[in-house]
Order: sequence, then C-alpha cells, then structure tokens
Amino acid sequence: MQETYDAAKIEKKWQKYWLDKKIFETNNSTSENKYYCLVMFPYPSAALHVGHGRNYIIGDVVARYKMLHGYHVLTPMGWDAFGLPAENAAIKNNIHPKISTLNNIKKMKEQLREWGVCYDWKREVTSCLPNYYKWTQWLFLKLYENGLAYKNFAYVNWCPSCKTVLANEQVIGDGVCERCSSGVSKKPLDQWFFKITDYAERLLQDLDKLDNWPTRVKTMQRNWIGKSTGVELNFFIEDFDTTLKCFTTRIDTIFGVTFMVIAPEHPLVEKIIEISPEKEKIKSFVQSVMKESEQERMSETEKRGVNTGIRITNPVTKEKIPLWISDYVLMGYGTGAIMAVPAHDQRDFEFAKKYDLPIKIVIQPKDKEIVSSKEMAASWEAEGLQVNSGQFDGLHTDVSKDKMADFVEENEIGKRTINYRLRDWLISRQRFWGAPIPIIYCDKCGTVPVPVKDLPVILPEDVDFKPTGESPLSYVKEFYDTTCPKCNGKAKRDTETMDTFVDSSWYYLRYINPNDENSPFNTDDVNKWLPVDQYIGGIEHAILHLLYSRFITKVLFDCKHTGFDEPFANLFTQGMICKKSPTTGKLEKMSKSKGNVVSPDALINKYGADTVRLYTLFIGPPEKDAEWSDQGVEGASRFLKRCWRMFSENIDSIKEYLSTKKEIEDSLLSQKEKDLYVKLNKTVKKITESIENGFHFNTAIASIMEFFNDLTEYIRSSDNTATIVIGKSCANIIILLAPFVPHFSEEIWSILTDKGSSVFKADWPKYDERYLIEDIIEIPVQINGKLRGVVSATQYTTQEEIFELCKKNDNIVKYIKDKIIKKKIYVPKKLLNLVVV
RNA sequence: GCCGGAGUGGCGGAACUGGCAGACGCGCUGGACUCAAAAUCCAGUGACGGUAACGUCAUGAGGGUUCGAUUCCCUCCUCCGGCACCA
Repeated sequence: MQETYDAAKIEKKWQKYWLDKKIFETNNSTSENKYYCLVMFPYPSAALHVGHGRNYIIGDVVARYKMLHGYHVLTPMGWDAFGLPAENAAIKNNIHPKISTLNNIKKMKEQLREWGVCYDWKREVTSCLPNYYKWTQWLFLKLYENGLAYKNFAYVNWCPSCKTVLANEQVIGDGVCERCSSGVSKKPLDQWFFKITDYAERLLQDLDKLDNWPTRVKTMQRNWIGKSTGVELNFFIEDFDTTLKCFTTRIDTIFGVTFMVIAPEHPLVEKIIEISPEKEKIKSFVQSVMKESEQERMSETEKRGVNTGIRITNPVTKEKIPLWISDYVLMGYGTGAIMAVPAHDQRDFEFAKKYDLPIKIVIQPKDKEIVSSKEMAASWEAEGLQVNSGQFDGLHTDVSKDKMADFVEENEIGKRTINYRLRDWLISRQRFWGAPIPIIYCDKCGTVPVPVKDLPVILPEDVDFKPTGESPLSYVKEFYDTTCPKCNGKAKRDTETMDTFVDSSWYYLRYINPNDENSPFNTDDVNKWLPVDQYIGGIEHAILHLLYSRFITKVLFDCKHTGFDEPFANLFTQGMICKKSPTTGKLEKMSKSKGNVVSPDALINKYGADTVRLYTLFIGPPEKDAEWSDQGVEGASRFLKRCWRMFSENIDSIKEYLSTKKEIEDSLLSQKEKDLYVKLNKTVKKITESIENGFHFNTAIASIMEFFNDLTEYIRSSDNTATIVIGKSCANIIILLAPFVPHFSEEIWSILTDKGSSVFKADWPKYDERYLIEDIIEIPVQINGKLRGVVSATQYTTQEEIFELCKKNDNIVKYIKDKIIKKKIYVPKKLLNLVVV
C-alpha cells in the first residue's frame, strides 16, 4: 500500500471501473427489493459549480448507501433540455440551441463523472430529442382526448422580456416573471390550457398521503391551491334581465350588503357601457386600469372605482343596491364579482369610506358593542351575533352561516360552492425551443389532434427564432402547411410550443423504458419501480414542477396507464450553497450573475473529488442553506489523509479480520479494547440513524471522525496493536465512509481484500446490541439542578449505591452537608439530582 | 397582514423523548520536529473571577411550568421563505 494518499491517481481508475463494471445499471427484471433514487433532472447549462454539486452528491450518497443495504437501486439521470436559456444564448452567440444544448450535456456528464457521481446511463433521457418529445406530444393528446386540454381566449400573463406567455405558477412575487424578473402584463390571447383545476381537490387531499414530504412544501401547495368553501349567490339585475353570480365565504353577512362590485375585465362591463348615460366616465376608468401592468395594479393600495348607475336586487333582503366597478376585485378569482359588506370586510370598508357608501352592521361582537357605523374605525371581520338580519337575529355566526346557506338553497337563489385559487395551467409558448403542440387547424374540420401514428411532430431545425412575440414556427411555411388528418384538405399546424414544465412532468416514467418506440413507458415496469422511493431536488420546485408532476401522474392513473396516483413517495429538498457576493456584498446563493461561484475543477485537482464530496456533506444539515468555505475543504482533506495513514499502518490487522471475520469474544478483550469496541458499536448505530433520519450526513461524518479520534488514541496508548478490534474498526470505517468518499473506500478495499470486488458489494456494518453500554458510566450529580460532580458507576449500580458514592465526593459533600435532602431524582444511567434545603 | 422555518463560542454547526450545553470541523494560541518554512504531531481554546480546586454567568429578549429547559407554554424582537385586495 502506498504511503500517501494520491487522490488524482485513484479517482480516475475507479470512475472507469464503475462504468466498465456497470455497477449502477439496473435491469427491469430485477425490480424486487427495489429502490428508485431520483435527483431532479437538470437544465443543461454550461458549467457546474459546487452549489449544484450538493444536489448530485446527496443523491449519489443515498444510492450508494442503499446499495450497501442490498437494494437494487435505480438511479437514472437525464436532461431537461428544452427551454429559453439555450434559445437566448443561441440568439446572442449565433449557435443553434440543439448544438449548444448537446455540448452542455457532454460537459455536464464529464463533470458529474469527475465528482464520482454515478448513474445508470443506459437510461439517459434528453427532453429535446424527438424520441422523447414524441411522448410529450402523446401526453398532450391524452389530455386532449380526456377533455383536459382546451383552447381558450383569455387575458393571460405576458412576459415582455421573454416574449412569451407564462402560467400563473411562473409569475412570482409582485407579478414578476419567475425566470427573468421582468414585470408581467396581461394580454388577450387564444391559448392552450391543461385543466389542472379538475384535480384541485385531489391534489389537495392527497397531500395528506405524502407523509414523507417536507411540511413546508405541502403547505406551499395547499396555499397555492387555496381552497375556500362558501356560497354562490345569484343577484338579479333588472336592467339586463339577468343574474350576476357572486361567491362569498361570508353568507352570514348577506343582510349587510350595501353595494356590489365587479372587476374591470368582467364581461358585464361592455353591456353597461352600451346603455349607461355615463358611458364615457366608465370607459375611461376601465381603460386606465387595464393599461396598467400587473405589478402596478398590485402595488396600488388605494382602491379606485366607478359607479355604474345600475341597481341590483339582494336576493335575500330584496333591497336595491348600486353596482360599482373597481380594481380591487379580480377577474381571476371566483366569478369576478363580489357582494360588498363594508361593516365586516376591511377592503369593502375602505372602499365605502372613500366613496361615501352606506355601512350596515349585521354582526355584533359578543363582549363589546359596536356603537354606530359612523364611528367605526375598521370593519369587524370576526364572529359574533346576528343583528339587523331578519329571522336570523340573535344567532351566533357559527350557526347562522349554515342556516343562511340552507335558506339560500331552499329558495333557489344560490348554492353552497367550493372555490379554488388554482387556475388552469397555460401551456402554450411563443418560443422556438420546445415541443410543438400536436394540433392541426382545418377550415372544414376545425381543431384536429395529430394522430398518434404521425408523432412526433418534428421541430424544424432551420428556423429564424428571434423572439418577436409571435411564435417563430409561424414563419416556417414548410412546418405549418399540412393536410388535415380527417379530410385530407389543406390545413395549418399549431405553431406554438409547450411549456417545458410539460416535458419535466413525466420524465421519471420515461427512465423505466427509455428506448421504447411504441409507448412512452411500459405500465407493468412502471408499476414495479414507482412511486419513486426518494426524490431529491431544490425547494424552488415546491409548486411548479412538483404540482404539475402530481397532476400528470393522476391523469395517467385515471387513464389506467399507471397504477399509482402519486409519483414521489419521499421528497427531500436540499438547501442552497451560498457565498458572499463581491457584487452585492451579501451572502447569496451561488450563481454566475452574483459572481460568487466556486468551480469544482480546481478543488478536485488540488484535493480530489472525495475531499470535495466529504466537505460538501459535512458543511451542515443538507436541508438547510450553507455557506461555502474554502478553509473547510482543508479539514476534509486532512481527515482523509489521516485515515489513509491509519489504514496503511494497520493493514495486517485489517486483512486478518477481513479474511477470518472472527467474532469478537468478550473474554479475550482487555478493558481498553472492550471500551473501544463498545464505541465502535455505538458509532455504527449513530451513523446509521443519522442517515436514516433525515439524511443528516454532517453528523454521520462527525461520528466517524469522533470514533477515528478514539481509535487513534487507543493505538497510540496501547501495547497490543495487532488486535482483531482494530481490524474490525478499520474495516467498518472503510464501509461507513464508502457512500461519502467512494473512490477512497474502493481503493483501500481493493488493497485489503485482494478480490477485485467493489466495496459496494459489501454489507453495511451492523451493531451488536450487547455492546452498546460502557462498563463504566459517568453519572453527573446535580444539587438543586446544578452540576456539582461526577461519579463513576456501572450500568448495574443502584440509586442508593450512587448516593453512597456521592458521599465520598468532596465537592458534592460540600453542598449536602448540614443540609436536608428533600428529594432524590435518579434517571437510570443518566443523572442524579439531589434537592436540598 | 396570514402561514411556515430559524436565531447556540471568533466561524460552520452538535445535543435522542426535558437530563453533564458547545460533539465534529475550521480558525486561533502555545509546544515538538526542522538550519528555516510548509506539512505533520501534541496541548489548550464560550465569557468573567481564581495559581489551582472551583465558582458565577451564558443557547435572540422577557416571563412561566419543572428537581432540572437550547428542548414545553405565553409575550416580544430580528432574519429567511411562501401567500396576500382570493371576496
């Protein structure tokens, strides 16, 4: 064995070995005792930094750890290869997105290999290639066939910088684009939607099944779906001889409605303008609101409105109330119309105050009385007793809510309804680098889906894809000119492409049968491997990707293509790696634009991949953000060097143990050896638990280091260093380290076993229950809760015996002599507390 | 405003179910080796007092429950994330 640890030399060797021996390849026929370990497939961008690395390293550790437990581990990788960055880069550098994307993939694969991160590459998928997007198009047709894909003319989110529309989920914060942070505006367009709202209730309910998802993610999805229960009421408008539907969660306030408000986009607005004597005033108000961007509208806190002059009948009280138009009512939620109850809704209250509209109190708080509406400083939104509410007077709102809903339903003026905040998923994009929507428009036959046998609809390569706001494909005659699959007449293709989140909503299924030319996946195979046992990725996908994937899985389940309705059984979201940014001066997520990236290349050159891996895992709990420190890497490197030396100095003991696997016999152990052996067993237990319990690799590694320090100390101070305990300790450390520093462990293992067998074929060490308690345990003794001394005992020492020992401890005696001992609290094997006065 | 999560040495972070706060690592200090440096090894390292034994204080702040609280409860402060004119 070589004296010093030479990472560069051994790492290349083992990377080749893993590839050649295909130890990460998994067969669909061996899926019993299966473990599907999945890392979110990345967008292939140019160069990876150590922040990206954390994600892949965690996945790799999990896969290797499970292998050591004898699982058939499926650990595939692929590329979310369609998308805007490649297209934008292409425009800037004049390289075709396909070329730059495939180049980036090549580079990234190389980097992953250098990190020692391994996958079953035989299953690689690339979403921008026709053999993949053919099935993305198939998925579209499936949804279309089931009435879950529809085209609709609507006000949609438009990003002026990306020059494309966006799904609601892609508009974040105060109305900015998820990708480029530009302010998003509204644009009326005819677009394709997936009917995710049909699945709102199931997407919400089934979150309860996901016990092993972070609560944070589930909460975010719950908020996003935004379920609220209430009543939909019909208000009659005489002028139009029609009813205005309006949703409320506060039917108990129906007697307090003093006006109605509709959104500026509400379809009724047009009709009102036609007949209103004040049409100019209304028109100019609506126009001034509509021309504002989402961002401007949202930042506007002052509510603005205009009276339409139209009067509406409250269906319960029969009162006539005015109809207003205001920007504080959103067309996107409920029906775009509200009943305003200024006394019991703060927004309505502010609006009423501004425009001097009446305020009518219908709920009195129990303990204090609201004197008069004129003196009200704010609305009363909480519960109370009904007043001015006809036959409901005196009822508590808990009761009246139900009674009033009954009344509404009995009189057929409305019905109980559930409303969701979730909107349908807009999937059309006016960009080039995506999967074409497989739809043909025929003058005779209308909208005709492309027959499955004609898939894929190939994305043409020679296209001028400068973003104009129109889809680039709409300028490619050879692409859009086609014949109708129904009547064979002249027809035109849809020229828009699909949101890349459609590509990524099903890729985890394609890994199972990546080369199947006749179907996206094989149902039996998929049912064997899925749900994914462990999904690993960034928190930024909490809503977008994870919600869409859950939706698509449920659709495929309903179509009987799969036998499971949730794709990911366990989800782990890792924290970001941060570093102080020289541009902002703050701690920021590692990114090129912040100028704070650390490239793995130089570090791997200097220390080796195992050192970088070890440090990345040791940096902190993996679910939390962490700050990168180049000095910290130094510590990891030192530890591996010390380990190497330890193994090379004790090579004979380890070989001896490995060749005989001799049982440790209590009677043959010296006390010091036994203490060390107990420590080894405790360490194995602790490490295993740290990993099983939330992937706490940081504490697992700390435990290995701690045991290693004890072992070093033992060897230094002992005469007998050729012992089986040392052999077993070292052999166990090698395997315990293997998931974290695989090249290192493989190399040592191969030297010690001479069998050319991979350490990943070995078994994870087991601990022996009989060796978890030390012979001598230190019992801390407290007096009145303060530590005053420590006595040595064994696990059999009784409370009384420990108390007797205390009387021999000078410092403890100091505190108990001349005192009355009121109480003795003994926690077996842990602590003794004496309460004295 | 609402809903999550967090706040512990000079730094990253440990602490099972309420039981010795600061594991492990970084940094720092001193020492050994060396002509010297690097590397390595050894010792020390929360603050204050003390030569020391030891004592007092200390887990964002303030209260409470308890023999005992980083851990449980209440009030408040700060930071991060999500949602937010959602009727």
